[in-house]
Amino acid sequence: MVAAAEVVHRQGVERTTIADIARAADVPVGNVYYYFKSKDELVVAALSEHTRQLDLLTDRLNQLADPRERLKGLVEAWVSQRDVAARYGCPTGTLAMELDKRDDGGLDAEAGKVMRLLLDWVEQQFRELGLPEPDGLALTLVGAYQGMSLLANALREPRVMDREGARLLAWLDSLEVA
Amino acid sequence: MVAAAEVVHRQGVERTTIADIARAADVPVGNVYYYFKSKDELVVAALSEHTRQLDLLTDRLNQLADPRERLKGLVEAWVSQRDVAARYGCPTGTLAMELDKRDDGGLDAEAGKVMRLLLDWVEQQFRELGLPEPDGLALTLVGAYQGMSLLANALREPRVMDREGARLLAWLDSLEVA
DNA sequence: GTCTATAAAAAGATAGAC
DNA sequence: GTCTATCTTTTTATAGAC
Repeated sequence: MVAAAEVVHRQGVERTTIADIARAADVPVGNVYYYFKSKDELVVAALSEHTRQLDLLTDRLNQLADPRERLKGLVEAWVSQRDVAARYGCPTGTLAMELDKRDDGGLDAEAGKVMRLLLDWVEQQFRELGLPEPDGLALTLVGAYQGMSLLANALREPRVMDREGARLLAWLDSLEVA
Repeated sequence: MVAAAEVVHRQGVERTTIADIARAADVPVGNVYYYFKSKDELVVAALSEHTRQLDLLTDRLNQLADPRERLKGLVEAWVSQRDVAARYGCPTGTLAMELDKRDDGGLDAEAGKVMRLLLDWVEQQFRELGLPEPDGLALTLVGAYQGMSLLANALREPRVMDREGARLLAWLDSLEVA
């Protein structure tokens, strides 16, 4: 399953065939359909895998006492993934974009939920810092991450992540608590 | 051709069949292959269409005397497209993401070039304003646009574009010239 | 140049042996 | 539960009449 999520991230949903998944998991094609009734079910599973990864990260960051340090830890986690982001984009962002193009019944909304999960966690940190409009700040921070990932990917330039990451860290430090 | 680019934007490259294009242009399928040797050629043409649209916009903005006003005009143009952005994402950004997933010979690099075109124009405006690190500022502005488009799309929430657009306008106003 | 019909390939899905 | 073989559908692409 972890392997499947990685292949989907690399190749995209539409270009990933069941045969690709089978090869990655080192099982025959027919076997895949024993675990997943359809390709759509497999995509849902890949999405769950991203949710799980996000939960692991936020659980780890929640150990930190200062909300500001949690947010800075988040940015550092993003930057540490600069090479994979430059090569394949943000996993959640690329998946959300692709699922949006599908006319299947509500699978696209599922991707939005993962993004919401991230936004909500970030908003909570800003709220704990006592800053005004924590939801707006969350949009700005997560939006900046999605944007820098896309640019790093389009330009094939991992350093975009370093540069924008440093700017975000400085920005977080500059915010005055109430 | 304009119709083709729109369909590709709405459905994505992979999910757009030649039949879809033919229907949009109101011609039979076989006809499409008279104008484009392959689907890849058609994608290249769609990309050129985006470049053309970008040229039209920057030409118009170049009429403005003040570089800062040009940049604000750019942001306003983005926000004015909020509904289409919330529904289908930024045309250039979504296309760049999708083409990146393909292993075709260098088609993905073409998408990067369109993004570069936009970044270069924005950087030039910051440069004319006499601001330090105009390339970094361009990354921040264009990245913010890509990010807000992706979030508006993932959340199906056009108001994200209004909110972040207003923030970007205020940011542009706040930058002190040398 | 335009259209219809059809070939060729790829991918999703299933049947059934083991 | 696992694997092979195969069916079905979809889509790209072409051949050839008009």
